[in-house]
Amino acid sequence: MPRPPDPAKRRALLDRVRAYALRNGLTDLSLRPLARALGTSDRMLLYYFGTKERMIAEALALFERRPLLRVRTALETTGSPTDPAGLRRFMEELWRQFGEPDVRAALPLYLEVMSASVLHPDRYGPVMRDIVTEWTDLLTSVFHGLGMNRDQALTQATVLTDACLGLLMAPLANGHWAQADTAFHALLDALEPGWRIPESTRTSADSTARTAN
Amino acid sequence: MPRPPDPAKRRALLDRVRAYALRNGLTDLSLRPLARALGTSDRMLLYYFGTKERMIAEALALFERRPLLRVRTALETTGSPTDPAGLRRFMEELWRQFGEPDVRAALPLYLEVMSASVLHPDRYGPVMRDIVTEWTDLLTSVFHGLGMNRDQALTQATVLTDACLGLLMAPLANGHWAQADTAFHALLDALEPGWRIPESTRTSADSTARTAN
DNA sequence: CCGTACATGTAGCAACCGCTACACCCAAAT
DNA sequence: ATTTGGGTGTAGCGGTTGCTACATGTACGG
Repeated sequence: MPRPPDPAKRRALLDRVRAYALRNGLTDLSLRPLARALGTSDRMLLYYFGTKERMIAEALALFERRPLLRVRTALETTGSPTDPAGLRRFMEELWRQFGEPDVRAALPLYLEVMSASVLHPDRYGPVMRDIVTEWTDLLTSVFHGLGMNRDQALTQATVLTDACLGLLMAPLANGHWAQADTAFHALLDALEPGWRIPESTRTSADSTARTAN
Repeated sequence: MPRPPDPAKRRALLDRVRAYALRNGLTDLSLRPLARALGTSDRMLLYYFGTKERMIAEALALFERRPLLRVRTALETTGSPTDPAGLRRFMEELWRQFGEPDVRAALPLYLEVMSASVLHPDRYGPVMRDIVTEWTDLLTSVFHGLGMNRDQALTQATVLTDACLGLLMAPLANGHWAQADTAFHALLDALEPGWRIPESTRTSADSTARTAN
């Protein structure tokens, strides 16, 4: 099965595969119903992608190429977070994007990949690990830019990343999106004061007469 | 398939089924390999449980009957949380229990059930929803006992529950347990001040001249 | 000593799985 | 006019799935 030279149809087909996986999940996905829903045959899917596993891998890679969240847009609208208030605006913009129907509809698939990554680390392990690591790294550099040292920045970034992960996963279980939304802002209320003071190495009593506002 | 009257063997078999599911997951679980690993035949599993679905349901119900976390023990060792410090001790005891090998080994299964509950809400939906709701309710009543009103208590409980959920799930993806451990305590550092003040209705500009230290 | 009920092994069913062999269509190149 | 090669349909392979029919073993009460 050499790679057939038709990138256009291949890409179009892959897009529809991605959409199908988004609606129907990965675990119950089988070639024949998928092909039927796409108006083709399983034969064609294998002709284009060679293997079910490769097809799924390419469909998932499509998410990396065109990510769910538009971080660039968030950075443009809120500005690069150089202070706690900016970081908060940045996070709130990201959370708003998570509330969009398209993004929210993709969350079950991410949960599924996360579950699969534990069961089959060789196949799906890197996918989820890269996502978590990517966000943690991004936020770590942001906190580092706010004046924290590496360890403090990593810790704060982990708190923020993992807490948001939980706030996104829990509503998938109980459906309480509004409750999670309120909790998200309450979380920011609680965390933001901890972002304000770099306290490089706390030299005993620093009076912090920083009257910023 | 009338219920066979042998509760002893049935229970013993079910225990081993639970252990197998704990090690090998639910999605790839099929009767014949399971029976082979247990030294029986698929015929016997169906004889005792009638159906694969019922067998899995009973194995999962075993977790509800004998829960992972010993909340009673936590309440005894740390005391019922009647103040923020007590709540913090309670949460730290629970987190310590989550670090135990047995409990940690069960987390992938919970992640799997959580993923399955989105895909098959009729079958697995209530399981995960009940777990999240149970913790949220418990913590809501705790926060209510701390002086918050219902809404505030619910919000704080959601923050705590969901954030801890994320802190437990993320290491399953990237393996950074120690990092999550540090982040958990940092999260408590950030949240605990918010537990101290009931602040019934926040009156706009609060100067927060709180000179705690 | 036998009958009956619980327990278990063997064989197999129908459906589905990923995947492949093979023939065919048709447009473009030779 | 014929060859070539990308696209496609059909049929089927070997395997696994949950589940069942049937026969047999075994232990115990009559």
